[in-house]
Amino acid sequence: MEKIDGNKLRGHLDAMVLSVLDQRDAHGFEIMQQIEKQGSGALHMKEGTLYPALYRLEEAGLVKAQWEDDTSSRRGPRRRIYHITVKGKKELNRQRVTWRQFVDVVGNIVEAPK
Amino acid sequence: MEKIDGNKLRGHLDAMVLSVLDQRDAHGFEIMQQIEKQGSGALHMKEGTLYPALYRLEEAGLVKAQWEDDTSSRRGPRRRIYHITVKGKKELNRQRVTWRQFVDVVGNIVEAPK
DNA sequence: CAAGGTATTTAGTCTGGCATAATACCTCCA
DNA sequence: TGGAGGTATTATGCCAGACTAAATACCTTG
Repeated sequence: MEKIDGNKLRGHLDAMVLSVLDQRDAHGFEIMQQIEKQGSGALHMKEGTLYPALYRLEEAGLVKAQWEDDTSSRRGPRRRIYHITVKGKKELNRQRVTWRQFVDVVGNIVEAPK
Repeated sequence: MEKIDGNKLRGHLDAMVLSVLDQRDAHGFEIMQQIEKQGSGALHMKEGTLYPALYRLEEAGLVKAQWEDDTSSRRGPRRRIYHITVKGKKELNRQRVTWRQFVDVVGNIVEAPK
């Protein structure tokens, strides 16, 4: 499947991240993989895109992050586990409404018959 | 109805303009009005957005423009009438496929149940 | 001739997704 | 013992394109 142009994702990424975190807590790398996976191969989320988005969401109080207790003998560096807040859930609900409206309105124009 | 954030429109505007022109030839101002109208009031297309987009489309050979013969006694300045080209129609078809894919893929993530 | 709706052009700003690279941690294996 | 490779985060700077804003111009009406 063809990759979706990044420009088209502008403004929709926050909703995607919140939705993934609404399913379960996750660290950055995991969110990236989850989005790629659920995106049927049409999305290629990169670090430079995801992490700044997470910082924005944290700044806005929509998610909280905490460093994982690194007692385990997992390989790799410590991870920041992200968790959606109550405020974040409310925002996600709003974003979902907005998403449906967007699809409706833009779809109505793009798909307009002659 | 709440206005859709301009960021969300990035990358989708060309398809909207082409689709409007696929319905009938129109001048810039008319396209703006048409999009606002078909957008159920949720879109507020402004000149600074539309005209540069039209120049890009013309540059790319997707639309052709010609100055209206101003024989009539209409009020206002001369208008540039835009017309979709064969290349533009092909592009519109591609964009429609892309649009459906976008809605599918992003919707699948944004609307994902817990 | 000023006011107001129509129509286009242009200049400049800003958001946010992208590419790239640096850093670091851990395991495995030569 | 060190380098290859997968995991994970941080930081820098680029750039497309939608936005705001204002200038210009045309025609009608009061």
